[in-house]
Amino acid sequence: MARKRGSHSDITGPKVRTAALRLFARHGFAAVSMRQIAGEVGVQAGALYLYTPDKQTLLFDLMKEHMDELLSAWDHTEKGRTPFSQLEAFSRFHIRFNLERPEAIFIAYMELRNLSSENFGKIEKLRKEYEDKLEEILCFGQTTGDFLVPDTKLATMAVIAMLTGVNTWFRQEGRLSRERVEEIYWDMVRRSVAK
Amino acid sequence: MARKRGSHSDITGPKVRTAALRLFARHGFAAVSMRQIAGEVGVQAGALYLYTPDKQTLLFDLMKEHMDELLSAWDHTEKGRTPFSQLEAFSRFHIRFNLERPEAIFIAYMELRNLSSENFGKIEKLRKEYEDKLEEILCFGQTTGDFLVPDTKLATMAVIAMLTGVNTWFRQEGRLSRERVEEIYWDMVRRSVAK
DNA sequence: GTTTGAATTGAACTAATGTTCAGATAAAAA
DNA sequence: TTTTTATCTGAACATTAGTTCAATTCAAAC
Repeated sequence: MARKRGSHSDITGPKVRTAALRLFARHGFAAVSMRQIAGEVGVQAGALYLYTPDKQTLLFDLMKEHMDELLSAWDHTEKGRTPFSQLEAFSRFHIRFNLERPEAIFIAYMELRNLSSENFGKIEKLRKEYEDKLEEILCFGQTTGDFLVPDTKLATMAVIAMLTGVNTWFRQEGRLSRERVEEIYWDMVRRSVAK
Repeated sequence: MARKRGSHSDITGPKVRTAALRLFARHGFAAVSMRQIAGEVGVQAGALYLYTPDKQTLLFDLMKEHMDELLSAWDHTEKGRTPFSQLEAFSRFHIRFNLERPEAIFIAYMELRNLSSENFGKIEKLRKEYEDKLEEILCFGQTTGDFLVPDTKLATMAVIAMLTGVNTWFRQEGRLSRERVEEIYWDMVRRSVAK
């Protein structure tokens, strides 16, 4: 039957995911109990099972949703036509997207081993898909002669690791604005691959 | 009383740490039970408490030992006199050291939140100490005019993140040798900070 | 062979875990 | 108002957790 306006499940479902995201990011998947999540939502533990078949699926859904959002957001980003403009777009996009959702990023990187191997495979496929977007840009620059990259796969991993690292230290109230950080990182990325 | 030759504690102690390291790296600290560790060692769970006061201290000891080893190994590394030779030494050292002990590295990055805040502080201090080694090199190159680094703190984090990322994808039997990976990464690091 | 003392067992304890479900509640439909 | 249906509670279940400790084993010292 279709959802009714104002029904509780319209509210509680998202609440569960938000609470789980927060707690998993803060304490780790294995260290968070269903009762803690329920407490955060303002409900008893049993009620969570109206919204997820089990704890692990709850984790998977959070990751899946995150990866889908990532790929979709990149698809809708203006990239320009040259290797340089595309690499700049990617660098800025990655930093911005990650800084906007630190909890989801944290989980996506740290809780992979808590997925069943089936679910792990699904997430890894999406991650690979995202990495391929960057690799394509590097290959593009290599063919135009703008970039000098001895190994595009390796350079892809290096650049993504560098950009992802921002989340480990950036603080909103810190010394540098997000815009400035984007600027400097883009400069380092460019120099590391430009001819 | 002094340790007797051949006494069990000479053997079991290290075994406990090795088993804990392996299991924590594979399944995560919170997901590993004392009984699992004991099983791996070939002993009952109670016996572990001859070698650690509790589970969390066991984790901390692993991390502490790792960080001490890291700093000591860097101190004993030949670095040369120029900014370039020192940065190359650091890049190669970091990759090599990390690839030699993937489990300890994994734990050192992933299980920080399972430490008490007191223990967390101690580990963070050591990590900062290590990062400072790299930052000093970048500052050195900046003053000699060899490097062009708009913000040394930020560049430090960027370079370390990039180098540490190797552990996430490198495989012994893979396409590239460790030597070749060192080569390429050092090249990217150099270009990202050289004038 | 006997004593000594460390190493280890195995059972026990309390607390907490993920999950289930019969029953209560409350809101929408009739 | 009555019926229906989604939502939620609260207790229960079977496991498992970290940790303790009296009792035992066992190897070295005498």
